Amino acid sequence: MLEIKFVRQNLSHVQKALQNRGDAADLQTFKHCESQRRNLLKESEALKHQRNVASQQIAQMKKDGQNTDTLTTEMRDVSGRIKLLDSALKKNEAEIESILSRLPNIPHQSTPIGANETENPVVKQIGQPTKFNFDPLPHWSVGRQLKILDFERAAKITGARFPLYFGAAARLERALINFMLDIHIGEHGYLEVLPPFIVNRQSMTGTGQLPKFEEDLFKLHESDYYLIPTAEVPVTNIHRDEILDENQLPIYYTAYTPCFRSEAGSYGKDTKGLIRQHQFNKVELVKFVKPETSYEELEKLLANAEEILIRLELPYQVITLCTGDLGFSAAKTYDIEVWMPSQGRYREISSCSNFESFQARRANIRYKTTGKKGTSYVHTLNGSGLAVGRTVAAILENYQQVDGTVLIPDALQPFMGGMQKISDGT
RNA sequence: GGAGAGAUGGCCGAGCUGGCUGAAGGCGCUCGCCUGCUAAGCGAGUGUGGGGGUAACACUCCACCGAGGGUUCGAAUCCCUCUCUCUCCGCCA
Repeated sequence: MLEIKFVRQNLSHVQKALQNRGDAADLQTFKHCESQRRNLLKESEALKHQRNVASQQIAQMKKDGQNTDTLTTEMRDVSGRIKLLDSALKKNEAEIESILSRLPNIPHQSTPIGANETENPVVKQIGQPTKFNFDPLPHWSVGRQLKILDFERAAKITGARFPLYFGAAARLERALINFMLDIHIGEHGYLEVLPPFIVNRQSMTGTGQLPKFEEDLFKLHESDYYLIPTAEVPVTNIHRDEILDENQLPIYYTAYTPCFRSEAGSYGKDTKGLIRQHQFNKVELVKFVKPETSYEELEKLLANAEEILIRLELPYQVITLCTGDLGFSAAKTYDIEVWMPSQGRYREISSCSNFESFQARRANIRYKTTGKKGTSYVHTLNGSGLAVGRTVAAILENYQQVDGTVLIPDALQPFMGGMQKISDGT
């Protein structure tokens, strides 16, 4: 959420920034509501002051044994008017809140201006696309032949877009989770967190999924609970409504969680395989930092996520999302894309973003500097480190052999009980 | 699921027979004094959000004692609803 004062004082700047995103915001309504709010507030507060003074007076008069009927009657009217003004104010503030909570973040100056995903510049490419002396199969075929992935039965159990792993694939998924977490906690300084996988509405609002993106979420029947679409939600909300101490920062958390997404509107896209599922596993990285360090921290976060791909020896590239492709809450985002041989192109496997104070304002996460008056909002960042299902897909594709077996990356073998190759379903 | 207790400032903890209580007292923290060192001691200060005001301070007003509503001239204090926590019983991975 953008700050009300900031929007008021920088109306045209905000308008322009949102246009770059392709978001036509109705800031005229905001402007009108906002000035109305201040008028109502002024009037109501003046009356409350009057009432406070009179109440003191009544107390004193009663003590002195005087009759207070006149003043009491007068104040009854004043209270009535306050009630009316306050209810108008409440309606007014709800409208402002509704407008503000639907405004996306303002892109950082280093975010390239562009219309859509075709205009995302490539920052770097690491490794060469894997070479094969045969036609590489898509990972779902590799998985089916090895009897380690079974999408048909998953569809029977639940429905389309759910995964069912057996044997070496199940173990590979679990090994990757441990591999990623161990690196992040052991080498990158993150604290491991195992959060709830179901959160309430407030948490979803805090990180920006609500109110605008309700249709992307799974909501639990007749409750205020939602399945998390990413660990970002529960982990960022750990510090909701808290005032942190300056010397607690920066805070680094990493969490493994399953993620649940309705994928509304993506029918027909990536219908096969592990790329786009309603349920997938992810190891997430989340940071709470001081504003002046947040862009430096974004680069480090990106490097932490890249490290996983480097160790797995998977070819990848990094792109910067342009304004037209940037997510709602982010000011700047890097996507890491891994090489998928069967598709002959790079596919997203991680998304690393700086939200600046956008989420912190929504979730009310502040910090206090010792010796300084007041509080400031922290900057929050997060990134996948990495999406596990897509990593499995990438390994199955990039490490497949002509005989249908799949080699296991060296770095991962210790996490697979020393297994070097997947050659059957066990 | 049944019965009961509770939710107050960074923390602990009074107030809860309505009115000088934004909130006693303590701890912590900050600054100053004192002091061979450390500790102790002494003094002052120390919440958040919003409106007005200012170049910026100052200053001033309003709100906030789990959340929302009600009663009242006036509510941390009385009433209702909700949320959460704790204790006991039952059930259970």
